[in-house]
Amino acid sequence: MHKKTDPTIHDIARELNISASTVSRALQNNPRISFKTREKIIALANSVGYRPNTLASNLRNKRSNTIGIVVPLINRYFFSAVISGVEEVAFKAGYTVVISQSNDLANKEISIVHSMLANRVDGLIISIAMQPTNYEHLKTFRKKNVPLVFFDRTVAEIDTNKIVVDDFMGGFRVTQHLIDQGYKRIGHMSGPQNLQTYIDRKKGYFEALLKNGISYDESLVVTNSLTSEDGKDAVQQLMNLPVPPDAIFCGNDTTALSSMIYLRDRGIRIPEDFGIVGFSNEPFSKVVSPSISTIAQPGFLMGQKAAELILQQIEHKDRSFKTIVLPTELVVRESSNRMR
Amino acid sequence: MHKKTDPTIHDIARELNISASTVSRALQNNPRISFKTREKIIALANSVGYRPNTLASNLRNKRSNTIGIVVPLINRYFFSAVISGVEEVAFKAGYTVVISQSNDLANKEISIVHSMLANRVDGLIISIAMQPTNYEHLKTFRKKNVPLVFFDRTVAEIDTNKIVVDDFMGGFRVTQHLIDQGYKRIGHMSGPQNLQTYIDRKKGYFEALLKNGISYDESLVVTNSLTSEDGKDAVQQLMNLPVPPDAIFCGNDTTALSSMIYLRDRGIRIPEDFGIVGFSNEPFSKVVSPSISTIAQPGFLMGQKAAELILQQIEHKDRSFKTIVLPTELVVRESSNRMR
DNA sequence: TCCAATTGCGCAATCGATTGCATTAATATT
DNA sequence: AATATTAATGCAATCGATTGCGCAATTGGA
Repeated sequence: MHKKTDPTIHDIARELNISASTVSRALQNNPRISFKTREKIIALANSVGYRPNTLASNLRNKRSNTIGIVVPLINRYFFSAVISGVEEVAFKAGYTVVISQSNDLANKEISIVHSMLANRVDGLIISIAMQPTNYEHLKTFRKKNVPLVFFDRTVAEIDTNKIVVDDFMGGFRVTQHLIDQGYKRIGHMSGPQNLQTYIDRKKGYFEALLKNGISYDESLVVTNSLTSEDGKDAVQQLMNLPVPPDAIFCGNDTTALSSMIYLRDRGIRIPEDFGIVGFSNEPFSKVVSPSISTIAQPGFLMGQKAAELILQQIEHKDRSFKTIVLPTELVVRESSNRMR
Repeated sequence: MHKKTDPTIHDIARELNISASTVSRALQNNPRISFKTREKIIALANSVGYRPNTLASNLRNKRSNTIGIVVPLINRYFFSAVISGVEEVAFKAGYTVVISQSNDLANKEISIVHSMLANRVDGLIISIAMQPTNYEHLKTFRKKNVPLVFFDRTVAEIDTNKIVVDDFMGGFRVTQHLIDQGYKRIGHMSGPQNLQTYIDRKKGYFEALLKNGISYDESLVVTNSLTSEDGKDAVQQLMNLPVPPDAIFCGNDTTALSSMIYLRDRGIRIPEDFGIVGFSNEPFSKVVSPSISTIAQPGFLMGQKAAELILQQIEHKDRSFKTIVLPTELVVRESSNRMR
């Protein structure tokens, strides 16, 4: 009942009374093998259902034809869009994609990265976990000269290819937009400050205030982990200020939504009394009511670019590292649009 | 500048003047190696940063410690939840997960499955593409005796482990609920009829009508691909009937939403004039307004179960195939709730 | 016709880890 | 002290595909 083991090139060689080398070369269309022999070999290979053992091949060739990707959470629109993009490009180039999620836990990330290393991935694409760490595991990657690409959440102290969105301009545009809509006291909810993305969004916020001659009020800026709960708590805190804000730029759409619900439940009209803008353009931001203005990040494109970069590094051993900054786009929806 | 190659057990052996076999055994905590030798070996391994080459190990052991998962689209809440579940269980068991998406294209699915086979995955977890095919590629998997688990979208003619949600009861509950809410003419929008899930949901719909003595009206049932566009078109068609429906059970949340928007734009009040229920409990269904009633499918749990099943098959070579049916839950929200 | 060039293919080592069996060293038994 | 056990380690083959080098056969040229 139990199937015999898969046929190998040796089985084919024996059957045809030739050597395994010849079979191997024939299957690779090596011109050193005559047309006749090659045809015979291919015919037999097909008829016995031969499938090359990539494990053996990869061992010999010292490569796995695999690229690893690590994200904080697979089950998040932006990240799964990136994965989709990576997967598309990699698949077309004949690579397999191994995916893992860190759950934003440093320890799991370390464990995953080591496992990928042991599996000899040809390259790694990663967006680091929120939980801070010393990044030794990623430095190991660089030391071993295994191609490494950061996307979205990067590590400044590691020199390699990086792809980010223009968080600074994103933050700037959001803030300028709120100012243009006539909001006077604009607050900001930022995320963990060990992540450059959140720092840059905040910088953009400050820059816009500065450009418009608006003085900076420390009490209007809060920092948390940007969960739904955090959003509610933060906006509650802000509204209890002696002079509360009349608009807020939230670090992501999740907090924008929870803030909006909190305010609406207290009879505050959006966008008439209060403006809200999120970040990331999660699918729900478009369909909630009022719909949420936000910054669109090109996740799928980012994945494609990341895959292209890593393939270049793998195949041409490109030694020059660049940082690609993808443009962000302000999507104005109802939650901040009171001027029309 | 270029780093020398990774250290192997042979390098360690040479350094300590012992054989590679001893090193290998020591690193596996084989009791045949003395405590002293083992300590020495482990110490050196750590200091030179030794990482076993899983490719070599897997080749020798004829297994890859990898399980493959194929979904129609990574970037879809339900599927990414399943992946998340699989990943969690697999990771804990020391397995790596390789993910690929078919984009609902039969050809891509075939190509992926062959690639997984060539990569010698220890098992495959798959939800098949919408586009119909003959499933030869999956039969090959069975023939080679490689563990295979279907989830959500299964293939009836292939005998193996399967995990599905109780689509029939889901469809039944939705319909009964609409009846209980006093809706009189309930339509149904179904998906591709080569997928059992959609057939079962429809069966549940019929059963509920039957149980309540409501006669079956063929014109109230439409079939399409359940895209957003399809939803709009279908509901438009239904509303043009001589006697239009006053409620609809949509095959997924996407069409429920697009239907809702279409109707709302025409001044039809939901749920007062018209009831809508979707399927899958996509995140947006909870936050849109009115929020959409739907059927919750336990995606994460399904992934965990799938991983457990495949691990059992891989490790215990379990020969008995079962079909696990996970319960569905009706989530009543605003779009169908006019009775309270 | 004879030597050179070209073509077609095989030998054997290699990638790195694993493991059955053999061998040596250490300890126990009488 | 001599033999029997037991413990600790080494040898060499193996997993399946790849490839540098060499050899034989065929073809070409003078």
